[in-house]
Amino acid sequence: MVALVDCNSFYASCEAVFRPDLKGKPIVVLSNNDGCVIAANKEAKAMTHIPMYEPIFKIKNQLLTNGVNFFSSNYTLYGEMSQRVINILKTFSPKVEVYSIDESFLDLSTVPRDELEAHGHKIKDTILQYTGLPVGVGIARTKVLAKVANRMAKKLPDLQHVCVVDSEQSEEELLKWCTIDDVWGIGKQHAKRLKSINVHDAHDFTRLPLAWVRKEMTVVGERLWRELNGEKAIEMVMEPKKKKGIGTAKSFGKKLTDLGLIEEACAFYITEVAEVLRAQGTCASQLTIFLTTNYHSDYDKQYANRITLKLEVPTNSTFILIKEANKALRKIFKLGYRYKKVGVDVTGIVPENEVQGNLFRPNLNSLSVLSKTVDKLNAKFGKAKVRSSTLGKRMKQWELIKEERSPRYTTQWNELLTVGKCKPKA
DNA sequence: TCTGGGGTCCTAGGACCC
DNA sequence: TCTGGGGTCCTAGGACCC
Repeated sequence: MVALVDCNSFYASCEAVFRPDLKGKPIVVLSNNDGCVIAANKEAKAMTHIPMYEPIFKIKNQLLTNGVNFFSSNYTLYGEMSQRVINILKTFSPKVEVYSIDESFLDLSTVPRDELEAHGHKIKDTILQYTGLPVGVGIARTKVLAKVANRMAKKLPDLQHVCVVDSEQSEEELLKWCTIDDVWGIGKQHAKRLKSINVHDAHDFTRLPLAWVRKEMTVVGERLWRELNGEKAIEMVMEPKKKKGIGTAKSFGKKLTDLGLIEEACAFYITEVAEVLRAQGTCASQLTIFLTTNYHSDYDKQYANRITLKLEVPTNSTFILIKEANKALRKIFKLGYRYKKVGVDVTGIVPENEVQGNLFRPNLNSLSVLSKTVDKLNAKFGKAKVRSSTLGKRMKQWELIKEERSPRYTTQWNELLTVGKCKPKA
């Protein structure tokens, strides 16, 4: 049997942990740049219909009149809380697959059948006690079934957030309960298609001929079909895979027209990406830069372009990557537009120790020593304390807007929660 | 005025190899 | 008349996930 453990309204719940004064009150968390709503706790969902991913300016008044509390995204906090949950999960199963920041699969094949439910409750209660975060647990024969069971655990109050599906009969009930758009792996397009041929719930889907599913939904659909029919088709993945591409692209706090500022932002993102490359001991052989105006805007002239270049020798040096990025950026930058976003992506990722130099460009070890030293200094003294001069000092002119960010309670000494004073200010 | 960011996997088709 | 067969690698586009 497999369990899926999922934190409820994860980001909103993380904020609530450190603000006991907000217990029982509606909370929403906003995307980068405070652009739209990406998480809402059950109180916020209950009091008013909050469309997820709606731009906040359209619904701000509605939320304010309902007394909803806003937070900007605080990924430092969420990442660290996530790690705490994972550490606890690892005490409940030797095989844990971390699927996302707030979801993990657990292999429960060693737990006796009649103890599954108690085990599920133990997991839930322990996480709540140790971290303050509420979770739901779904347990079933396959990952996809566990995912559906988890959904049911959340939706049916009687289940107390733990749903075990361990008989043919309960599996059939589960499948009939789950509408087709709620199946993991079936998105908008497939759901529309399936409904048009009268497939409305997961049970209908399992009754389709496999050949049809394979033909129309590729091998991905086939795996889903098998898993929903109780056959294991998606393995647990314990080791986090090395990334195939690393990218970062963030909207500017305000529109930019000046190449210099865009270069700064770009260099900043390169710095982040290169740090990830070095942290996992890899180099990139290709670099993509893209630039775009605000495609939502009706007044602005629109322009978007991207360029990919091969690096002569794969590298993870911030300095080389910035130099190349600037060359690339100059090729696609055009004067006269109000730019919204610049992004960088590195691909063709190879292990650092397999990089081959060539006759004219030997592998530049000295630069990698320099980069690693910079990493160490920044780890100690703070992000971007030592940096390429390209980054300049004008961050304020392009950096993300995060007006409502909560303190980084768990990672910064000067932002620790003060007991007895429940409203710390960042 | 204001609309997120970071990923994965699969397939088809083209270019190329022996 | 009749023009092979078995591969790899790369890219773009589609669909999906949190």
